[in-house]
Amino acid sequence: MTDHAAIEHAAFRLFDQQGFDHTTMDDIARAVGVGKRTLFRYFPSKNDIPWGQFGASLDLFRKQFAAVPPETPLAEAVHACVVAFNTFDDTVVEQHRVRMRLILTTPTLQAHSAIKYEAWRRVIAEYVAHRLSIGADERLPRLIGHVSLAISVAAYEQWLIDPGSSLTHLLDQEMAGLKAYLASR
Amino acid sequence: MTDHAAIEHAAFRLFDQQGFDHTTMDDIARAVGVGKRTLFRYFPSKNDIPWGQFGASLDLFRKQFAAVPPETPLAEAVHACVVAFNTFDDTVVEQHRVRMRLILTTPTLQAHSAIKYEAWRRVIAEYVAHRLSIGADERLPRLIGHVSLAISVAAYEQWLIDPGSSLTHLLDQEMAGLKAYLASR
DNA sequence: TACCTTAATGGCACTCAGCGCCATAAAGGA
DNA sequence: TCCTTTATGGCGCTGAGTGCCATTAAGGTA
Repeated sequence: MTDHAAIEHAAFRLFDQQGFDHTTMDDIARAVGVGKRTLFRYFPSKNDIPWGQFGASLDLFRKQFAAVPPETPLAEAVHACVVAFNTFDDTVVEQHRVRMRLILTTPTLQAHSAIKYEAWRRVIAEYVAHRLSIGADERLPRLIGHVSLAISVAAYEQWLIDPGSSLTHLLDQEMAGLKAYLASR
Repeated sequence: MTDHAAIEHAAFRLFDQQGFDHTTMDDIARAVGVGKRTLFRYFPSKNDIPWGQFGASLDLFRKQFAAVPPETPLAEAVHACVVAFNTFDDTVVEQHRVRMRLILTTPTLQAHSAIKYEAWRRVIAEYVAHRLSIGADERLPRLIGHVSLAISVAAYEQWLIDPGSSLTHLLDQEMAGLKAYLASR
């Protein structure tokens, strides 16, 4: 009766109690009541556990883009989808904050994030490429993926600092801050 | 008579021959003619070997910023220093390309890059913070660090694709591409 | 009911990064 | 010559991650 949610739950409890680095896969396996070998069948690595079902949320991300009217200005479309991607129900927003705090404050996980971010950037690059009728490996699609990520991570960092802040509002603010910065003389 | 350069040289040869993941620290130690334990005294981890003396180059990066006239527009100053940081002599540019290709195409190293990038972003954040008379942990300094990194990585990716391209020219192009993207309606 | 197939499980042994500890050798200074 | 510092590297350990294989549960068929 093992499933991802049960593993995640037990793991997050241990990460909170002992810290990520001081929690072994054997610890988690024991807490879930399962063999270590089984854990590695549900999550390809220890670093993937905090990310939960990130791959599934990328599918939703793609659907957001698919639903954008084609006449929407490109930058506006991308920003709106990034905001939508980071919009969470009140019932899960605190759990999301715990998850992201763990990921963004644990060096091991910050490093692993690069792999996850790459897939996220790819979704954006593919949309931009589609809109411009070019390949997703072209210069501009990749650039927009990188810059959108930069804005998002900056917003997340601020979100973790200000407990009362709104993530979507912060995304707007970071975007506005970037525009002002580039326009400044 | 062991030094960083000798280790790097032997390691790069092996990485080229066998791939990064299939080269063990024991392999490198044997090639250098030194104990594995000694390798870990020169480089804190296997992942740090491809980065060479990155920390030292960050000191130069800081000096670039210190030499900028205070009346230079902020965005212009940052971009100029990023370009300067990525300006290499013709005699070392090909070695730099090998290094960056390894880092940017090996998943293990892409992940580790996050740690290195953080220190690089910090240099930018500190300069922006200084110019604005605020803290380096404030929103805008961190944002500019992230966005500058996004532009740089995008330029590097393109640089690896186009063998004849100029890295500094690509940095200008990515910056121009971003401005055009954000200004588009 | 007996039989067969398939998927999930988990134990075992192995590789490799990385660290703590300690012994040794070389170098340099008084 | 003695003492101290520094570089070295061996040894053994922890922990992530993998391949292999045996066991068990589940589901379908004759």
